[in-house]
Amino acid sequence: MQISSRFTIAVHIFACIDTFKDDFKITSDFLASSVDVNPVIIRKILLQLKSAKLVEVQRGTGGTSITRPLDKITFYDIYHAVECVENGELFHFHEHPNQECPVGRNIHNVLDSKLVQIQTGLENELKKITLADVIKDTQYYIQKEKTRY
Amino acid sequence: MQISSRFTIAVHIFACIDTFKDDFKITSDFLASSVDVNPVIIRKILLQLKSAKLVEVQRGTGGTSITRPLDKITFYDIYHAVECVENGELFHFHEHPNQECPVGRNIHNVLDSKLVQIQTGLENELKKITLADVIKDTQYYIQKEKTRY
DNA sequence: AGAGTTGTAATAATTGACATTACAATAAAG
DNA sequence: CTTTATTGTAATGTCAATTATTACAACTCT
Repeated sequence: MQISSRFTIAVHIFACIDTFKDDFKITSDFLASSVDVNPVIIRKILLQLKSAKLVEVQRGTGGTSITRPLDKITFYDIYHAVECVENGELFHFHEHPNQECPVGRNIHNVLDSKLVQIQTGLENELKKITLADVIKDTQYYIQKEKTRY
Repeated sequence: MQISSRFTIAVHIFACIDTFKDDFKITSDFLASSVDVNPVIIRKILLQLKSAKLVEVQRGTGGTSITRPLDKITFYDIYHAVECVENGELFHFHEHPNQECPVGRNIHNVLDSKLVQIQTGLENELKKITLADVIKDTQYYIQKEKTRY
């Protein structure tokens, strides 16, 4: 099972907000057009990002802005905000290993810490990347398009 | 979205095979009882592990064995064998970012390498853990139960 | 030949993802 | 204060993946 596209959509949203903040009002329709999903999907993701205090959304009048400096928002913050995994657990453990079996009743003892270790490996990488990295690269690629002659 | 329980089930299967190989014939029914899932689920996972040449399964007569030394089978081998993610890609990318939008047409340029870096973080942790670690701990916990007095 | 087991297909229930329509609540602007 | 644009949210639908389950042909040993 893959991690929900909510994550890449959320990063895309941040890239749009920062790139277009001076030229357009950032509405859910505007974002939906760039990402190419339904505006309601965008609004739900924005609600999650708002709950995590990563963005502010103006009700009624519309408009979205980022609440923190870009280098203070990591991929982990976003990943966490859009709830890509249940209960924060990356791995789905089979529910009822047989307690009558020596292996079945100890499999959690054996595996749990190892699964945490693996999940931490993922999360550490997520923490290394910030929106500042995303915006820097976005601007680079947009600039590169303009200098094509 | 969580990683399918096929992964933890597969590890559980290996722990059972090694623990009970001298005392029982390892059939899909035997494994299904310890894991507490349907025997057909076990057989499908065994087929995937067989395709990856991690186990051998005796048709007709029944019985399953591990093909390699335990320290030569990593969690990554198992994870890969049971196809926990589509096309080997951990992240589901939104399908059609708008090519008319400067951000939309560059979001892949910006994100792809970062997503690979994160996925590699996960896979590196998976590669660090082997079945030898699992069996060592399993035997420790089973032994610990016996010495309770 | 009989018994036990695997490989495999078919079917179903459940869940999450994402799409879509609709509309009340909100806030600015005329 | 009404109009207008937009957000928040509910309701509904479609699709795909997971897991369960039944059934049975193919296989291998006794």
